[in-house]
Amino acid sequence: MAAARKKAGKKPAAASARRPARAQDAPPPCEEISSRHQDILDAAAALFAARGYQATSVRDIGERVGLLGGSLYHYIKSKEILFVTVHDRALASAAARIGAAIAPCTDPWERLRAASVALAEIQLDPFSTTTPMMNDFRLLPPSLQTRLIETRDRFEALFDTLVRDIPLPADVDRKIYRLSLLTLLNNLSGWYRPGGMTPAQIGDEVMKIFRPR
Amino acid sequence: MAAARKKAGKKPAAASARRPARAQDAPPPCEEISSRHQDILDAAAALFAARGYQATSVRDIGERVGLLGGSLYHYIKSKEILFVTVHDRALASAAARIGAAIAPCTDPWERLRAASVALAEIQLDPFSTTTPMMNDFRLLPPSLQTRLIETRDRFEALFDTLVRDIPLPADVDRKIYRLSLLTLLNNLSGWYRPGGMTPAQIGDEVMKIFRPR
DNA sequence: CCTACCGATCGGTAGG
DNA sequence: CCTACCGATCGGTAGG
Repeated sequence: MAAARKKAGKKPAAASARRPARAQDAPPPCEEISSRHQDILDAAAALFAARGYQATSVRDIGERVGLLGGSLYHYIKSKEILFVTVHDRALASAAARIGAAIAPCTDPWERLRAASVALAEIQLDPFSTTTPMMNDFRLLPPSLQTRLIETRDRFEALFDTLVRDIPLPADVDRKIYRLSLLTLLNNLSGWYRPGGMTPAQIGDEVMKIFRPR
Repeated sequence: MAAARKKAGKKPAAASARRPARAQDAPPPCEEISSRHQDILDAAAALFAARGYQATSVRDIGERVGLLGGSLYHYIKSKEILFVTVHDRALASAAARIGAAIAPCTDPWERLRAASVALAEIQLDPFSTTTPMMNDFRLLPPSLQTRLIETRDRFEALFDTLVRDIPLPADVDRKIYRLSLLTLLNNLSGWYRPGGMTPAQIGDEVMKIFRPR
C-alpha cells in the first residue's frame, strides 16, 4: 500500500488510455458518464468490503479508476453517501441471488437450506463485495446508520418468512433462531479459510446444527 | 464528541486534582505510577470497545484520564501496543470468568451451557470492555494481527474442550459447531437491545438451538 | 506532564 | 478532470 503510493509519481491516466479517444468538443455520450460512475461504484464496493469504511480513502478509490481523489466529486456527493449507495446495491444483489436460489424449492426446510447456502456463498466469495459491510456502521453518522439498518432489516426479512414456515419445537424462540442463523452466516468470513470445505458444504453443516434431529 | 472537544479549552487537570497533593520534590511512589498506568489501560479499553481501534485517538484516551495525548507516551510505547495489551487483559479476564462459571458443573451439557451464558453476559455487559474487539483486527499491521489471533485462539480453545465432551450425532462437524457457537455469542451485541431478554435468557435460548432434541 | 511542533493524511472545494 | 489548496486530525517526538 505504501509502495503503491510511493510510485504514484506517474499520472493516473491508465483508465482513460484504455478507453477509445473521443473528440474533445463532442459532448460526452450518456453511456460513458454512467460507465465511469459504475467503475467508481465497483471500486468503492471492493475497497469498502476489503478494508472497511474508515480505512478506505477517496484517494484510494480514485486511484483504482484512474482519477485523483478530488475528481471523484464530479460523480459522488460525499464519501458517506457513496457508502450508502454501495451498501444498498450490494444487499439488493444478494436478495436477488437468494430469491433465485429458493425459487425451485417448495419444502420449507429445503428453502431455508437453499437460502443459507446461497448466503454462505455470497459472504465467502472473494470477488463478492457484500462481505463484512453488513455490520459495523459505527463509524458513520447516526443519521446514515438508521438508513443502513433499515435496508439491512428489509433484507433479513426474507429469512423471517423462511423461518416462520419451518416446523420447530414450541419452546424455540423463532426470533433468536433467525438472528442466530443470520449472525452465523454473515460472519463466516471471520474464520473461513479457502482450501478446506466449500462454502456450500459449510452452509450444509450449519443447517445440520439448526435442524432439530 | 465534537462538543467535548470544543469546550476543552479548560486544562485537563481533573484527574490530578482528585488525587491528594504530593510534595514536588518527593519521588513518585511506585503505586501512583502504576495507578495512572492502570487508568490509561481502563480508559483505552472502554474507548476501543465502544468505537473500535481506528476511531479512538490517543488524544481521546488522554482526555479521559486528564492528560494530553502526547503525555500518554510516558506510559505507553505506541497506540498499537496499547491495544494489544488491552486485548490480552480483556481475554484473560473473560477466560477467568468463564472458568469460574463452569467449575461447579460436571455434566457436559451443563458445562457448555454455563460457559455460553457467561460469554453472553460478558459480551452484553455495557460496562464490560471485552465486547466487539474480539474481531476486526484488519486495521492493525499484520505482525500484530497474528499476535492477537493467537491470543484469541488460546481463549477459544476453552470451548474446544467443552464441545469435545458433549454427545453429538456422528455427522455433526465439531469444529463448525464450536465456531458457530462462538461466532454467535461474540456477535450478540450486533442485534441485542436491553429491556427484552436478559443475557442469561439469551444464552439459554442459544443452547436450545445447539442442543439436539 | 506540558508546550510546541513534525510529517502524513483525511474529506472536500475553488477555479479553471 | 486536474492543480492547488483548505482546515482538521492523526500518531508520535523533542526538550524542558
